Amino acid sequence: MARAGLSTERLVRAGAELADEAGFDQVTVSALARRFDVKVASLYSHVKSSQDLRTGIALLALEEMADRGDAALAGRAGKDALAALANVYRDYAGEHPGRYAAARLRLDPETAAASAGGRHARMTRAVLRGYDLTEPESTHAVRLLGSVFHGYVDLELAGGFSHSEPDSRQSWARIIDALDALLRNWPAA
Amino acid sequence: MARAGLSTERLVRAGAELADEAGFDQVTVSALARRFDVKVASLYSHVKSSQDLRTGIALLALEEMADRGDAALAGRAGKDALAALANVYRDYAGEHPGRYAAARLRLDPETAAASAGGRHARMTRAVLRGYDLTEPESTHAVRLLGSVFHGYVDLELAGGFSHSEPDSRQSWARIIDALDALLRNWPAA
DNA sequence: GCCATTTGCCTAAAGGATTTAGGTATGGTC
DNA sequence: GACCATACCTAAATCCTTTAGGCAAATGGC
Repeated sequence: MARAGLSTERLVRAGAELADEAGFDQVTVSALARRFDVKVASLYSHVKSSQDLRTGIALLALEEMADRGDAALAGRAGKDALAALANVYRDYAGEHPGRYAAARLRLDPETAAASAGGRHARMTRAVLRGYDLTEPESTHAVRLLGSVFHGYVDLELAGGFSHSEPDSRQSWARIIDALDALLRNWPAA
Repeated sequence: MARAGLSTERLVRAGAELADEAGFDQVTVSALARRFDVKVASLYSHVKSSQDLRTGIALLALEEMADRGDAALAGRAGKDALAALANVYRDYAGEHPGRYAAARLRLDPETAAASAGGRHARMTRAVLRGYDLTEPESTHAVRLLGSVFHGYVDLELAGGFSHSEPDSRQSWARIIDALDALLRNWPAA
């Protein structure tokens, strides 16, 4: 019988595709086995557990978003950089909703430390370099930006802004305007 | 044999407690049956499905948060109201992490329409009455506030801000300051 | 208080997911 | 061509979901 050529890498990648197509909660070892036309137990040589598979997808998504972020920030500064980074998250979530949902998975501390999470924090800090903030206000601003990006994308993905005026794209643009204005006029502590 | 006195109401409530104690993804019809010391199938007279149970918990959480929001906003305006509403969400999530996670569940459109979701939008609009915004900017601001509240609480719950300086409470306070400043100086379109 | 009806909880059973243990066959290497 | 590692298999235990059908307890009319 011919072999399917499985590997952790391929399983995680296929899991990510499945997540985007059917939703992250449909990502299951069984479904993946069906997709490869292979018996379920066979996957357990490549993946420790169902949770391990999902974690792999989360790490992949974080990695991919960080790559996009680096590319988007190259050569940009100020509001231009802010908008570019913001759009990385929104676009990625739009194109890969399952992966994006995976990235929101709660990782245990050591996995999180080994993830691309740090790159994301660094990217946001890079954006803030175009504004005039000093510690600890800069960290507060990092957290604000992270909250807005994540919160907006999440609400939009959940359908919160659909089918109601004004268009979500307009709100997004105006929110970026607003954040830019806020960062340029950050209130005194 | 004595009856356990189950009802949809009690099941949802117990499910909410279970969610807070063990995590929303641990909320299962089986676990709930164990908690009531009753056979699993018995619950299906009160609850249509596992998903139905989870939806019930989500609706309960939305309801409870809206109640707290109404109470918090009574007699407040401006930044005072802004901070009060913001804290409703953060405090609720801190006290009831499982319920809060449930509230993030994606509801189908008609369930969402019948939920307390509308009350939440109205509360945020009420806060904005203390600032000088007109449509469509007001809607953009509603979406911004929703994003920040949800995004921050979610990241904090996921452990994003723990064990790192400055304290999350300080960031939260400064973010509210910043939002207040932003709403008072909303950039021109 | 008695009977009928409703309803609450039961047993039984089927289906699907997870996970482990141990077996067979395949592909590369000497 | 034999050997070895390993890719994939069968088998089996455990758990969760869900439906079907049954018995017993509560409820209400008389």
